[in-house]
Amino acid sequence: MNSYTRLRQSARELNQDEIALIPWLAGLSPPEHERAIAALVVSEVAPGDCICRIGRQVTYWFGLIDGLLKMSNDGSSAPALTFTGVAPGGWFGEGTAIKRESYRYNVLALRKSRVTGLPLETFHWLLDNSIGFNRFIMNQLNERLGQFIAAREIDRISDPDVKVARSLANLFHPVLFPGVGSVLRITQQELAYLVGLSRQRVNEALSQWELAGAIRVEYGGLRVLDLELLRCAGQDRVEPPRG
DNA sequence: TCATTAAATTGTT
DNA sequence: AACAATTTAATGA
Repeated sequence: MNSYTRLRQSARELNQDEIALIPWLAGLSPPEHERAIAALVVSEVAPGDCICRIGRQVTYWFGLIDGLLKMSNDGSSAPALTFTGVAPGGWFGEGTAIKRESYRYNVLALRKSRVTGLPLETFHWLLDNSIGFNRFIMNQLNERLGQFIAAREIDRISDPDVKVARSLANLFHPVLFPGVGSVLRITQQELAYLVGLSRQRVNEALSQWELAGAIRVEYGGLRVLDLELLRCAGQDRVEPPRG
């Protein structure tokens, strides 16, 4: 069928809007830019699909174009622990890619997503040749360190309202996930999977934060009105709306 | 373009 | 976990 062919082609190519969403391209020289674009591959993944599995050898540095992913440990031995979500515009696996190791975590799709990958060979070529690229990676590693520390703290939080708020703040991280504007397309079910709470509890938490003026709940997603309120939730002065 | 129907998502118990 | 209410997406005239 030619509709199948069209679908395949559109799935394999990036349009201009999507290319503009790749944050590290901006710091590249024209020849570097050209080489990077030529090397990028795109694929569609279905909900539940694994982008990378623990122990698998790394072949690409991955970026999320559209959709929603989550990074977690293996649920087989220990209880499943979600590290963090990956929102559009986010790139991950650079640490593993640099060391040419195998993955220490799973990344799977929470819904139908478009993922793009930079082959390891090109990744290392850019590391060896592009100062702009190195600058981006360095910043990325630094930001991610902060994010993982935050994730650790979130795990210890007992108050579900606060937990939801902090997880949301992480997803709206402007440096790690530049593709997320003021609206994040995420269903309450997906958010529940991400933070490890029931959907109805997440629903209640979202209602509370809407009441507090931090977010606006919309169908199939939500809009952030006050990111600082979410980020500082549970800290000294700022009380969750519940009290 | 509009009306109808199915599917997805939400709000509640 | 189950239910009804609401919103979106799909379909066909």
